[in-house]
Amino acid sequence: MDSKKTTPPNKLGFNRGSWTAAEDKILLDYVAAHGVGKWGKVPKTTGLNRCSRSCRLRWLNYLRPDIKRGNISEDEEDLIVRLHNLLGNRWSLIAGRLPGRTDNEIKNYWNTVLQKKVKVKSINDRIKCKSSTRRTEPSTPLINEHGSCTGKERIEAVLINEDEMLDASSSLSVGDRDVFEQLASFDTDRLWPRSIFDFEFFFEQDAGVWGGDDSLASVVWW
DNA sequence: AATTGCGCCAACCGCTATATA
DNA sequence: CTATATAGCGGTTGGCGCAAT
Repeated sequence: MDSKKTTPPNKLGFNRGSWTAAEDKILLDYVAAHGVGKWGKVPKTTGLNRCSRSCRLRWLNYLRPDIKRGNISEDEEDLIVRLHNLLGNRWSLIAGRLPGRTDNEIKNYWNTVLQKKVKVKSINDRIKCKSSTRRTEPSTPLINEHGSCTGKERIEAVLINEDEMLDASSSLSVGDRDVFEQLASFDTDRLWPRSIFDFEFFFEQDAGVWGGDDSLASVVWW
């Protein structure tokens, strides 16, 4: 049906991978004639070589007439963040509050865009919270919404604590992540007792080490 | 111009809950 | 009551397009 299809059929011989326009039309015609549901009957009655689950998903996430197309608005984004705070990864519940959006779309948007934004905001908030112990104020925000560092004092890594090290690295840009991985391989026990490993910044500046009055807030000049 | 790396997102998979025969 | 089918959910995968090298 489609020479470009690269995903092999499943165990039962049903097509997998992206849907073609012709397949969509068959499914739309089926729904127009028989209504939504009974997806298992689709291949038998239409000859469409797709399993029931694939048909259902295609309808719910793409062919449904009430699907909203286009970018997620700022209002929607704000709502997703607030609902996620409230509900966690309950994507279908969250999607239920956003008319025309699917759980899959919201899950994807969270995983690719919002998770990063929320993390960066959290890091910036925590940096701001500790900034009174700094000798000189950094350009702010230290990390922009893309996870890249801004201003003269480009952050090489932000280590919140032992457990969050990898998380912090995932919010940094690619180049930063390379540096982070080098930093992560350091023998941190020798550099700092773990108890003060709570809040270190690495800046692309003259080498040197400075610890603020608060022992939990050390700044390491790179 | 060709290759590589990466982000995005559609689709799949495993699992559970519910409905139906 | 049991077996099977269907629906629903959330985590994960993999193809595609594009930017960087």
